[in-house]
Amino acid sequence: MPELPEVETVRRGLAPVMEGAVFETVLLQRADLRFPFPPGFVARLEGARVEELARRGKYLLAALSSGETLIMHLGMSGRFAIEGARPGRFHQAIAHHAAHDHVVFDLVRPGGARARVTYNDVRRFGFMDLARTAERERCRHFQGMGPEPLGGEFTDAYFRARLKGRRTPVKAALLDQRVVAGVGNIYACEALYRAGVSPRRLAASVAGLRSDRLRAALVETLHEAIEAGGSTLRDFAASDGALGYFQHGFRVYDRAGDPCGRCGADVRRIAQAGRSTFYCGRCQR
DNA sequence: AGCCTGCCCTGCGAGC
DNA sequence: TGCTCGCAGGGCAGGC
Repeated sequence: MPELPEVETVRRGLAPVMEGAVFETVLLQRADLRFPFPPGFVARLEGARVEELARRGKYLLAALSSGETLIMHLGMSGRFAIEGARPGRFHQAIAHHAAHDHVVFDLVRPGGARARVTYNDVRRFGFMDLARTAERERCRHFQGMGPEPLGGEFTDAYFRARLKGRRTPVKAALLDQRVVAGVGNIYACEALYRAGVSPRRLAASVAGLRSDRLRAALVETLHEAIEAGGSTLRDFAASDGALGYFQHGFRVYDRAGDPCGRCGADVRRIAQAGRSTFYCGRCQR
């Protein structure tokens, strides 16, 4: 699931619990997720304090007092659950874990309150890594990664330049993390729909004002999704502390056969580069 | 270099 | 009811 808006929502949910807290105990239920945990993973975390919880693209970054950063990627099915954010809900003594709970962080908050953050990942496409904070932008995960779509570097001029000359469908360009960070299949579809641009159009032919329109549509789509995530977060935090999935009103994603909200034509599903694309063949040109 | 396919893993819903 | 098949929001290796 997690594209930029979902990862940002997870970050906002975890930050109040993790920032300022110290890793007291880290429990790994297995030696790897998608990749092996790095050498000494547990020892390098235990005793370190989380200075800041940030996000880059679809990655969560916990900057630690040790000078390292804990890098976390949720893959397709990764999620976090929080226990003990409020008094009286946390009982460390009983270590019963749900299926696919792979990592358990037991944290001590400033003032001594404890909290537990559990990482669950059914498909294990997620992973965790450690890098020196000073060099983390140059580590293998972020080498060559494009700008944040909601940051100042993602300008009309930049986007025009990156689409120029590309002989690939524009949807593939949106999914390419080197062009822009954090966009996945859902929001690529939604942004193209919002902009009225066909996903099948070659990136090179998305130029000038059409490129600007797509860039603006992408930014608006992501902003709206983050806002929707924020409201979902309040609901989740009020119930069981689970963070991760949320769905809100997609206009075309997973709506094949439904009428387009603008023109009434059927939303279509096609395959591009091995994954589903949803779009309106009448309004998107 | 750029682009495409296949693969990692488990669960679920559709169809028979 | 129970089986099989296809598909799932990500990223990477390996091929052309």
